[in-house]
Amino acid sequence: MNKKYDFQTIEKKWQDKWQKEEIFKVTEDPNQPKYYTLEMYPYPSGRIHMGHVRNFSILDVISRYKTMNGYNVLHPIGWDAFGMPAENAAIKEGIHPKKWTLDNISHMKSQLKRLGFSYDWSREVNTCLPEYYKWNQWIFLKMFERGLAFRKKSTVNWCPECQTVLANEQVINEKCWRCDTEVEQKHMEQWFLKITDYAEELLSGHKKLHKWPQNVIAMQKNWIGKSRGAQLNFKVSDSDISIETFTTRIDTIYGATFLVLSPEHPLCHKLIEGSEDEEFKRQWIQDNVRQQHTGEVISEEEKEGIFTGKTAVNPFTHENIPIWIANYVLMEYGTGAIMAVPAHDERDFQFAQKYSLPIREVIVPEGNKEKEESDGLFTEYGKLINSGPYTGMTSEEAIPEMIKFLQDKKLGKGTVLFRLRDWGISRQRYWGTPIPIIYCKKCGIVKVPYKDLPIALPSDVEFKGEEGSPLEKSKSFVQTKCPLCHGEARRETDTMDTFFDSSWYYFRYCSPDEKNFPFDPDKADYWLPVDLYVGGVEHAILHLIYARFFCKILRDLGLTDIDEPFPHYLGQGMVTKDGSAMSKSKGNVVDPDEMIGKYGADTVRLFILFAAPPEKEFAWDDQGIEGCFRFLNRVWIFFQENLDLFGKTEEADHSEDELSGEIKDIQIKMHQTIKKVTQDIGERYHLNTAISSIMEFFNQIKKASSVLRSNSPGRKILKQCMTVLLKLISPFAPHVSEELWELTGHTSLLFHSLWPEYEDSFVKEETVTVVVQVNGKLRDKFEAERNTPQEEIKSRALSLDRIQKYVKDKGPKKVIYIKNKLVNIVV
RNA sequence: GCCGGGGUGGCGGAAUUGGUAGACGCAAGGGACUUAAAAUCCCUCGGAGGAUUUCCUCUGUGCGGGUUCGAGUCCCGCCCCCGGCACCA
Repeated sequence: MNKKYDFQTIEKKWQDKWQKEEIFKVTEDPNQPKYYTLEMYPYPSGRIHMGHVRNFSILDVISRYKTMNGYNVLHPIGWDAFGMPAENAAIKEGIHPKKWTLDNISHMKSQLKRLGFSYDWSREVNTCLPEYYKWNQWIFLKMFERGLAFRKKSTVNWCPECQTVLANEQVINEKCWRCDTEVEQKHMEQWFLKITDYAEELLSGHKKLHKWPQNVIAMQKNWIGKSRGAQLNFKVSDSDISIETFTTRIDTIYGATFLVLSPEHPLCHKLIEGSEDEEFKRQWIQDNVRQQHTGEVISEEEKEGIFTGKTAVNPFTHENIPIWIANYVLMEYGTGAIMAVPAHDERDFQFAQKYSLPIREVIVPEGNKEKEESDGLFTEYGKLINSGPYTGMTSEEAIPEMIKFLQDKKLGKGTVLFRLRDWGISRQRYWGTPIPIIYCKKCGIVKVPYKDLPIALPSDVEFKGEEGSPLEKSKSFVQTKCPLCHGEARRETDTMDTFFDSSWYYFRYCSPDEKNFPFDPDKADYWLPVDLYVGGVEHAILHLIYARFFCKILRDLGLTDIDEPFPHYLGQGMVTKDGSAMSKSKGNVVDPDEMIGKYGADTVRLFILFAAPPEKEFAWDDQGIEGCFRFLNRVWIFFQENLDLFGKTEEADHSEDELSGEIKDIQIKMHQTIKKVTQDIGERYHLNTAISSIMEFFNQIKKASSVLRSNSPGRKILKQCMTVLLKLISPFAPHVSEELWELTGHTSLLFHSLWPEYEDSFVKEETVTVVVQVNGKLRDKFEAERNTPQEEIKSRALSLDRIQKYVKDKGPKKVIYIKNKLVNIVV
């Protein structure tokens, strides 16, 4: 009776052994090539979910594969441990956020261990511990010194549910990214990071990221939103005020027939002063300021405005043009004021029609391109007309000329505008890194001295969910002495956005115990950049831009040489079930623990990698996992049935010509499979096809086994195939393969064995199937020896009965031969 | 509206450089073993039609054109789906 596949015992046994022998622990070794695999570290919510399992399984396969290929592989794990849920738990259940977080981590850790991931646990990073967040504070101070962290009063996004400020990036459809509550606008003084200083580099850096998915690059570009254009000033007639505008279409300046200001523009009130209906206008402005903050797009009918009563001078035409205030102009973008060119901008056109403002055409389509017939609106580049000295130029020609004119006359300049805003990091929460700043009545904003770091979170805080920062209520925290004048002073009570923590954690993994710096630059120099970063695309903008930004800052601080932390990022697809993302409310959550209990970690890992390529959505299928379980069972049973082969030694070699067909076939298949799996894992990251080719290989081994067992060379090759099979499966199903490795008489670990190599001479079959087509349609095929001369193949193809049928009357017009593959006969 | 990605059996998905479309797996159907069930093993499996013993023909990768000896793959024009951004001047 064969031994049953007892995955429970097997998996426990190997996990214990791996842990005891610390086989995943790595140290810097300049003589060995390094490989750094990184997963987006999880938030300790309490339990891991299938998304984690997928993310971590992908990288575990790559890590194990790279190790077997001789790389020194850094595969760390840690915890994104600060954040709202811990604080909510504290408010609701009275558990301290720290306890809640640490308990969750310890549970999740045990779950990860059950999955057999090859983590170097000695490098575990936990952002909610002072040993970590001390360095957040350190980095913050360095940024403060360089003017990269600064205070600014501004209108901020406020989530009434979370009782905190949100970054622009954390507002999705005017709602809080976490709790979906409608976001409000508040005027507050906040800490910002000057990410806009790096806008240009964040954009140009994309050129180095050719191994990133295109959609992520596109999203980031979109988010950074660079526009090239011109800034020009319009002098208000009979006054010394001038209005600054931004345009990307300076070539349309001769068609600028009015100016429009945003209702929030600071000059609005000055411009309407003393005009007719001033009180009405004032009210209108106020109403529309409010309306703009609802964030809704204003439709054509809703486009509204008022005439200020003032005019300004178009610097090119010297005409006086009216100045309007309208609700379709945003204060947040550009200068909050625009030159309106109704003939060549859809919104200006709509507005001009509504208020009967002049529309002057200054651009016509170039060449024979027809103008859009609809309504006389043409928004593309073309040829200039009615444009004084510029008439006749193309838009492309006119733009630089006009900018030159502006600069010469000091009326404006060529400029670049970004959509990207500075990153507001202040959060009125407890469970985050305290911002290391002290406010002194005498000295103003003072940084905490480095020697006083970390500024630790106080423990005497009650969690009631009231408005305001919880830290404000901790006297022991707030009250302090000014480091400069030693007078009474007050600490900053806001904490940092947790995205601060996650912007550099991958540096900390390189030297998690470093005491003098955020990380040891030499160790970081060895490990970084990250060779493969895997995580959900939902972080395409937030985390991945912030992390790139931080890397550049750390570089400018002299701590690293690299410009880009993640040259290769793979955005892993969502895990869904029954057509939607797993969620408690949908009731379609599959619990990893339950699956591990039922099928074992090896099966779970194999399945989650098998049914779809990593970047695509993965639809969980309860029956699909059965298929993978059956496969591992078949492998297990097959090894049990053939273990006898590994006990005895086979007699001396037999000569090549004794190899029977099956032996030759299986040998070819073996080399082909090694090649395919190697490429799929190492080059294409298509783990699903790697698994299917392993399955194919095994199916063929199984089919041929009884024949192979009947003779000595057959037994030899069968043994070899089984050994190779174990190595190929091992990154996916490490426990069962390690067990079978031991059962087949190996004393060292499979994990430490070398990845199998293939020989090209064996990858190619000696006989090939030549496909015969007539007019491109498959009609017949035949076997031929590889590299048979072209003429012979062609005549064989033509002589086939089935081909004759098509060729006979007409005779072939042309015969095309693709070597070792195909003959196409054209009749 | 703009940007990016995609559309292949009942399902998840293969097809890597333009060269046998549907690998691998799931589901389904049939059979073997069994008192029975489970498990396991074998066979069939895009559609239509015809021979029916192994077979033959047509058709088929969102739609319509094109390039080519040959197109899921390349080009042009559409349709639809997903994701992102959106009064961005």
